[in-house]
Amino acid sequence: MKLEVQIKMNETLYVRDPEQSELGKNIIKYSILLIQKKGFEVFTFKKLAEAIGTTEASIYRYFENKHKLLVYLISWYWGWLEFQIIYQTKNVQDSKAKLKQVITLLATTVQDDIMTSHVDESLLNQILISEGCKSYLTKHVQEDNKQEFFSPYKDLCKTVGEIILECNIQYKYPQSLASTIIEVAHLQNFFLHNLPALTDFDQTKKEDQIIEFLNNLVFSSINN
Amino acid sequence: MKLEVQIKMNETLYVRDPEQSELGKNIIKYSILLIQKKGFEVFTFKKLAEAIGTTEASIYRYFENKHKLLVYLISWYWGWLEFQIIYQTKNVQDSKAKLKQVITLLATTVQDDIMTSHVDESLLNQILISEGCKSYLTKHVQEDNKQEFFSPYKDLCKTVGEIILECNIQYKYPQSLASTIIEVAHLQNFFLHNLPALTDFDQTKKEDQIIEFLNNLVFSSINN
DNA sequence: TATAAATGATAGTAATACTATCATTTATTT
DNA sequence: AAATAAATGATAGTATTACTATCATTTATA
Repeated sequence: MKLEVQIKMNETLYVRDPEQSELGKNIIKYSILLIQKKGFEVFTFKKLAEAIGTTEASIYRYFENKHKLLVYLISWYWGWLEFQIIYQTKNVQDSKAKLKQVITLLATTVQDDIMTSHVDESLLNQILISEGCKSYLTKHVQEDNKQEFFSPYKDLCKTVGEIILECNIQYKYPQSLASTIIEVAHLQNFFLHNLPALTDFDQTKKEDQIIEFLNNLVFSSINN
Repeated sequence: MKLEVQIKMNETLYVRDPEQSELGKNIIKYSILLIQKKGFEVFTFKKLAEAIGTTEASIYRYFENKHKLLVYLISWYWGWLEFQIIYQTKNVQDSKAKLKQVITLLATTVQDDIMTSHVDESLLNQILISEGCKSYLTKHVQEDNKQEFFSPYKDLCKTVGEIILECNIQYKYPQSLASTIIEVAHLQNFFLHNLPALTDFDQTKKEDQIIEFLNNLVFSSINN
């Protein structure tokens, strides 16, 4: 039996649910490939249609515009990541070990998850690093927020924030620290690979150093 | 006598130096106004031309495209901010007091500096918060980096990194911590105003809480 | 006053971001 | 198995964006 994990998505993000058809799944699959390869600014529905072998009009039947498609992909990733975090820390009793595990999950280059055949999580992780913040850094964040576009992100931060509080119930900034860990994990990864002068890392050991840096940052401040 | 501060800019960022003419200064002034008001994605050279009362073609005589104009504005701000940091901390002897002062400068909503008549630093600061990372989150970062587009940012991080090392010469991640402070100051500010669930702050006390959060984060980790 | 440099006015092109229409294929219901 | 509905394909069209080019006019400098 073939198992498939499905992430429940906000219905206002799409016109037609892409999980329910072959074309829809191809839109997800090829948009991940194209956005990762060419960057979000250069990515267009026309290029996506050509890559899939369909027409622009057909893409518009699934997504209103490329921004909503980006938000969809990113939400999907946050949903998937929260599942990973809950699943991979459920037997960890020690709160600090749990938080350490979470930091590792947030900062590690992900492997493709075979449970989700049309989504390559490793590519999606790279999209998160380079394009993630573009999903909310717009003039229409607040309307998007009202439509719950960022719930998966907020839920994830809440989960991480709760684990932080488990470590130290006195800590004053669990939400800010949670969002900081997530964003800094991505930023330092981007800097490491593209603007290394902004970091203290060398290209060889890669993510391990980011994890060390984050552990140092997080555990010194919550133990303080 | 009227004093004017000039920030020396990378010449590859522009076609014609905007500081050298009235039209050029208007391009800077109105692009700051428009980008802040409408957001970078919606901003176009045509709209900018209309706002100034000139033509699209004339704008292109100063900047190749809107991305380079954005990088120009952001570089200008980093240059100006580094000047502020050096100027405002030059008499501070205690390293920790100096770093605290730097964090405050990085996280505070800036006042318009009358020394630079055509640049409203307060608006530019808001552009930095919402659009800053778009200057480097592109597929062409590395070429841009080779052309020294990000030198003012790197210089600022280096300056901040050196102050961090003054506090604790043993600290392993001065550059990463410097870039983290800068980016987190902006991110938490954006979240506070747009996605408050991602922070622990209330709208009333504003920036003070971000400064407290950053101080806690930074000083616990470098004292560790 | 002559000359060069900067700007304005206008036109044009290819690409982007859509919307609309109708024919055809594929799936579902009776 | 036929009838009906839903999804997709093919094609066309529009407004806007992101430019480039040309030539006339204004403004600055030699």
